[in-house]
Amino acid sequence: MMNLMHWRMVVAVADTGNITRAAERVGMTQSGASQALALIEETLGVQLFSRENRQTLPTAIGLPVIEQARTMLGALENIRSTVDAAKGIQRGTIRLASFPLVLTTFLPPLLRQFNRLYPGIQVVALEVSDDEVETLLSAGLVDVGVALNPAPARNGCRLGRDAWMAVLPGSHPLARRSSEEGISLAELVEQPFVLATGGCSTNARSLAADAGLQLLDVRAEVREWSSAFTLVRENIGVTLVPEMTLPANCQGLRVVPVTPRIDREFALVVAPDKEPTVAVRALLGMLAEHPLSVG
Amino acid sequence: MMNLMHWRMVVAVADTGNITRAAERVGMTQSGASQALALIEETLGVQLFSRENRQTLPTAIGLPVIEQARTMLGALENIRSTVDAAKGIQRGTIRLASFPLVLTTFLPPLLRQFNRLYPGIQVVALEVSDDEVETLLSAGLVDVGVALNPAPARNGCRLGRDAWMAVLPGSHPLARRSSEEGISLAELVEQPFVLATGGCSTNARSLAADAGLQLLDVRAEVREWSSAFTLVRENIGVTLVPEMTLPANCQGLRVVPVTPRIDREFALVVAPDKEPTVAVRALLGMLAEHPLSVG
DNA sequence: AAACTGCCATTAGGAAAGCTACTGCCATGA
DNA sequence: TCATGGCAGTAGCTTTCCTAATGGCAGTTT
Repeated sequence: MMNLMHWRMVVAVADTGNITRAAERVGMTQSGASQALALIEETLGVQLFSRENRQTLPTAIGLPVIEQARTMLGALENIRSTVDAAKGIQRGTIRLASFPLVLTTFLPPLLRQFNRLYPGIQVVALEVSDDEVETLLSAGLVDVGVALNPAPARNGCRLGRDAWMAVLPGSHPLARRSSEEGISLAELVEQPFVLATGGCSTNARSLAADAGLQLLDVRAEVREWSSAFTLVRENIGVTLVPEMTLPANCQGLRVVPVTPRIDREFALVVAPDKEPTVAVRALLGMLAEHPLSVG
Repeated sequence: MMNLMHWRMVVAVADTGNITRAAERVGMTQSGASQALALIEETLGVQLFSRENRQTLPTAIGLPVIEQARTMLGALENIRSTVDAAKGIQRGTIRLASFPLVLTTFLPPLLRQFNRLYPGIQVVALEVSDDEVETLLSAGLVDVGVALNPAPARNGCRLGRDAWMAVLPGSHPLARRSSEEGISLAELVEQPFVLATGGCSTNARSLAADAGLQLLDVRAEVREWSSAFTLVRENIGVTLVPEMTLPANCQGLRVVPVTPRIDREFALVVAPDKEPTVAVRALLGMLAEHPLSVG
């Protein structure tokens, strides 16, 4: 009953109408075949075949049983073929370039899930600054990279987004602004400013430049976002940071969105002119099916 | 791979996400479960589950495989239930009443086929004269009987038909009649006649009476059809017999259909007021699905 | 830290399943 | 009557496979 080989026998007998020939079809002795059949019939408590003089033909009960046996064996065949087809993505390596923030926020759950689904594929993550990603991609030094605001037609898959937020000391006059109102970039650049870059080329200064403005009163320029928050708390000035960098504890800080809203869109992208490997396709496919809940 | 118990393990692990619990669900040791899983994965050459810290979750390849495993087990379940449902018609007895001609022509292939499909059901055939069938049926002494020209609404299943044929010596004047023209009953009853009954109450004499005629010149009256043919060959007279009784060798005889054609319709019928048993339903069902090629 | 817990892999040993080789039986056909 | 084709039954052996016991690993609790 629990041995698929026996069911293969059942089907073979149904096909050939002959236990002996069925036996050699599945590579067994006639004796073994006879026993297998008898065992199944005994376990079911039902006669599946009637042994005629020259032929062994299915009984009325045998007919539907044989059909089900066929589906069982068919499913096994399906397993074999899907596995054979999928063996290509069993092993492999993906080199991934990302800048720090995304590497520590979006990527961990993603890579964890990916590693669960494709345990044989190793993902090597490179931490680089955001403007290096494209260089590494086109040089073929990495297979996939995290891009900021990629072209819509770009080959890849969306990771998530976050918005730039103004961070002010609680006592700052602009701190009364509601989240709905927001603070415009033009207002912000006039304030005493703590410039934080997070090591990214896209930062408050470049955003201002994009809008045709400039920071008028930079009181400090730091690399670590966390340093900026401390300085803002100390009333050195205001700052402008991506939402995701905000600390869990915003005590003493007022966070107001910039208006009009300025978003950063993250995506996993591949080199534009290269065919991605099976492994990379698996990664992008997984991301497309199960978008991250973050962002 | 060929052990369904192992596939049950695979599904159980997929369901519980835990080898240990899966093991106890299918009634095994954790060790056995682990080995079974490992064996399948090794045989397929593919990892189906990734052993996380707390959970054992399917890989990307594992997911479709598990689905197929489910259909395998589902098919096995179907086998179990169809067999359970069909066990009622495994054993049983059918008492069948038939008159000789049908018993030796229509019934043998039918019963042979039935015995192949339902080896456990014993068919006891009673040979009786045609007018006894209904008596036995309503007395409950038989389960099913062969009826001649049954009412259309009668519960049962058609067996076949044959036509009454005039049989003449080759030298007889009417022997020139083509098969298309035929011979009318009125013409026939005027000839010197060999009356054959085959033990049936429906015979040439009763047919003539039904048509408001009578046999005018009966030269012999025999029970066996074969006797009648011999007498016709000897030029004693003509006769009227069912088509099916004709011998294989019609040398010296001319066989012409009666016009208008008179048919006998055979059917397997059950007692009108009783619910047929499962076994009888099986017999009628088989007959309905595979009508006999005869007639 | 250290002990604990939940979960899995591994090993050895033994029981049972299952296959093979062989024999015998039965029906059919030459 | 013998030869043939087809199946069932038996003994014995191989292989599979399950259990029991042990150890390792990663969190968790004390």
